[in-house]
Amino acid sequence: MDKKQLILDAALKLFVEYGFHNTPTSKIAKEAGVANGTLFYFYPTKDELVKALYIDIKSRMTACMYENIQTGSSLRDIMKQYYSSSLQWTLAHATEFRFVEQFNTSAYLKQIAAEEVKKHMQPAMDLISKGIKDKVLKPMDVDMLFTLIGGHTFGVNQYLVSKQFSKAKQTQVIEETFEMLWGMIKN
Amino acid sequence: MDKKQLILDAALKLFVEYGFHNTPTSKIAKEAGVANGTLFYFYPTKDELVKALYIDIKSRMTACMYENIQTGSSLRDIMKQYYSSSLQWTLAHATEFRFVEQFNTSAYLKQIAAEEVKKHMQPAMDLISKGIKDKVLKPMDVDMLFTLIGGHTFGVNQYLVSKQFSKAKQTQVIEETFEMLWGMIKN
DNA sequence: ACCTTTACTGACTGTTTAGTCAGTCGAACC
DNA sequence: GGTTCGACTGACTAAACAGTCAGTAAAGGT
Repeated sequence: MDKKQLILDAALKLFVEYGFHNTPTSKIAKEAGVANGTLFYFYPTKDELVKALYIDIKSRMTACMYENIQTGSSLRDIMKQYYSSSLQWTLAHATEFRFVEQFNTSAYLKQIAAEEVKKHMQPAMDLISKGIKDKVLKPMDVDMLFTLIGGHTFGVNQYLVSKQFSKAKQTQVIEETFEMLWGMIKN
Repeated sequence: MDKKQLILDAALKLFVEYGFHNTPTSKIAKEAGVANGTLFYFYPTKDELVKALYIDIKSRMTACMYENIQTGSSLRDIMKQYYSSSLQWTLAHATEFRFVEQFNTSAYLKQIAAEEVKKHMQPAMDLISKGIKDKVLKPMDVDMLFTLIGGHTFGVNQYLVSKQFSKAKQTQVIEETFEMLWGMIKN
């Protein structure tokens, strides 16, 4: 067993359940089944652990999403694939999602280079830029379209997480809401 | 000076800057210009303080929003007023908004009765229900429409906060995005 | 004049917690 | 068979922190 990963897993579980504070490093170590010192052997401070967990989750999410994208389709279809797979990912990784959510609103975010955050959004930004330039999407500020799409996705995600739908119903909701979104942003 | 309020003000400022943890009660008291014990005289625990702050902000927000709503208009106009005044409020109270955001994703929320949270959403929910029943809005699950609208508003808000627009430009963005939202949800 | 209550103080304490460190253990290289 | 090295341990400590408490001071009642 990779103890480094076991610590991340335990931290994720406990952070989501109790929050960053209220989760002593000692409990994380115990949950992971390693000694207290081992945690600090791999992650010099608690903050470093939190940041490492964030980066780990983000990159696993990105990797997983890109697997499912087949380029060469129309912009509409590529966007739909992005939309769908990001929602599918959060549904399959609810705990991870809740951690990222908590992380984003905390003061930790400032400590991560803005670069690290941007890296994950860049492809989506490029896609939107292209859509506007090709007049497939409404002519507006790229950032604004991006946040509009982001907000929509965020809302639908919260909805799906709060309800306990079957796989089929989930897919249906995703289809339906994408049509609504597309109707709003297409030129 | 009302020391009870001074403590809330100080707590708000420090919580947003450093987060709940990393903000010792001693610093809050110092910032508020009161003795350490005074804080615990008014708020028996730190958790109680956090909850009191949340309720204080929420009710001030609700009060402020309802002032600006004139009933009797069409459903579309009422929704636009809600939309506009909630965005205006968060723009004018960025710190408060960031606190609420942080609070919502933390474990504290669970401690507040779900009732307290619902109380503030109820009027908006009712409005949407009515809109669906009257066939002014698309026939879909109320909760889903609600989260769609919420997500949209959340996104636009983030956009407005991140940019430093003039009052006029802000109003223009609000108008524009409402039209997009309305186009998406109207029947 | 005396009592009661309420707002407020700040020094103090018990506990919790992040982080340390001296040392164990097995593997791998010489 | 000895030496080095990286992974790992867990008892320990210094600091920080939430919450206490004995007491003050002023207002208001009787």
